[in-house]
Amino acid sequence: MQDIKVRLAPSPTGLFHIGSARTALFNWLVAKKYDGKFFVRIEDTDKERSKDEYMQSILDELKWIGLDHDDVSLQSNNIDRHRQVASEMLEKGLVYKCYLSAGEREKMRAENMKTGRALRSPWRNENNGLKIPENVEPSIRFRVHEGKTTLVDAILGETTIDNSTIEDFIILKPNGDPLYNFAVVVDDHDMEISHILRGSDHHTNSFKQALVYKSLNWEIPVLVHMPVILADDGKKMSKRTGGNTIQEIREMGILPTAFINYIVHLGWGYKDLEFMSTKEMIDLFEYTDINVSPAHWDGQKLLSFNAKYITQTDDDELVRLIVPILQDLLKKNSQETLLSLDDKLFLINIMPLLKVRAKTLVELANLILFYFVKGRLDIDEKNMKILYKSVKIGDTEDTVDSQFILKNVAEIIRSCSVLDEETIETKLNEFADKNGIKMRSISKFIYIALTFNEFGPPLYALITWLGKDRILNRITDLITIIDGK
RNA sequence: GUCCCCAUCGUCUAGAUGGCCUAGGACAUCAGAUUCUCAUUCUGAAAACACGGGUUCAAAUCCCGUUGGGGGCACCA
Repeated sequence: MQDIKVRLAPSPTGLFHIGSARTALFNWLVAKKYDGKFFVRIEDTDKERSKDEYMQSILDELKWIGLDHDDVSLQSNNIDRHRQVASEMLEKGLVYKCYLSAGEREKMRAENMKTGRALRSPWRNENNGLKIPENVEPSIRFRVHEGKTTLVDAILGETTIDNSTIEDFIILKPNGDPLYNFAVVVDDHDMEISHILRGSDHHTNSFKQALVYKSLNWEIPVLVHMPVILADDGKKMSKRTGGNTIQEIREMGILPTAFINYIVHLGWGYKDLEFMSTKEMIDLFEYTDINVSPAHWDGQKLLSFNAKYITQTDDDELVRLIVPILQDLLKKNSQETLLSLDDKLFLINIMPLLKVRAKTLVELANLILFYFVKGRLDIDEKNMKILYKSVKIGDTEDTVDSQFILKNVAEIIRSCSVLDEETIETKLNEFADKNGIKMRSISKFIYIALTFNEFGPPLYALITWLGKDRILNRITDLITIIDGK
């Protein structure tokens, strides 16, 4: 097989998003599988919309999802080369100078809409009888000839369109800046790109590009147009629709491995295999196996992948990942943000009890936030209501209230000489039996007192973590809150 | 509007050369079991070949049409 060279060619006009990430992944897989090269070429020729911060986002997020590349280049560095090729094309008559004004252009396009034919500038003919306007620089348009153009695509197969539907597209703006359909061809050719994997939203562009390749007698790389990813509303996911940047994915607390594993299945699958390592992906992936039809984004499934990956991640690694999140949460709650070495060791110890309960790293951090809080966290309305519901005693009509239970629990905790799980379990159950109250009726109040939520990590373990003083403080604190209402 | 593409459970998908498909897996949903809460885990249920014509002994798989969906149609990429 020839040398495999693939590239990701994002424009730095927005934060790196899901669609680009999958394109990057599929390109990367091809490069790795065939021991080829994976290039990143930032398509920054649109100076108006390109921003450095977006370029940084592309590079940062690629790193975060673990896709290493061989080289990064800026398309704007090749502008001289683009102009040179353009002038050669001008000499050969492949392109022409067009002085069409914006108004004239729009008018023509409106008419073309009706006939279904694409724009042909009057300036394409030498003897047009038109007078070159003064002080106006021309744009350079590609001369599309009559006929049909056929594209061979690894996924879409052979497609043909009539050239009358391809307009005489501009390759160079009046200021000399190259435009996408031209620059991309020159750069891909110069970089000896062997395979172009990109979203099928580029499919019709490929016809224009094919014309450029042919006019220059250049070889067209293998085209691989993968299906677009559709959002919940069934429309294409794009930078414009929002809510789908990798930054957001990362900030949600999604693991990059889980993310990659999820998106590899957007348009591709291997038998019944759901979870696979990147090594397996590289082995099993074939770009010819990519599906034709578009895939819908399913955030729920991403979450389930993430939950699975969290349970499989080492405890110390998870602690490393949630510490910054935890510090952030503490800061938001006006708490001290410093976590000691002991705190971290403690987290590693209890992580097995925590990680099965979280779908994201943020959820994971929130699960243990109560432990690091000095005073207390806000108790939401739903949980406040629980505190005011009386509890039935056995089969009788008699009831007790939350204060009664909390006061007794406090007494029990105080009376324990040692706080170990067994003692707590025995004593709490004794109390429950004696009063004819279900254990759950007791535990929900303890949870609210200690974790500020109606549920949490296993109760008896939880009590041993917090220790006598903090438990008693939190219970008495909660009782005052109840009394105060 | 026009050009191009597509069509398997709600969603992601498996389904080479038509027979092994009374269509498999996963997420979500529902029910049950396990469990000190919440989870996890386990078991089970419901859930799809868009429709209509062909071709064939045989079609989810091939052909045509209809309908539906998506993408493109820039001095953006």
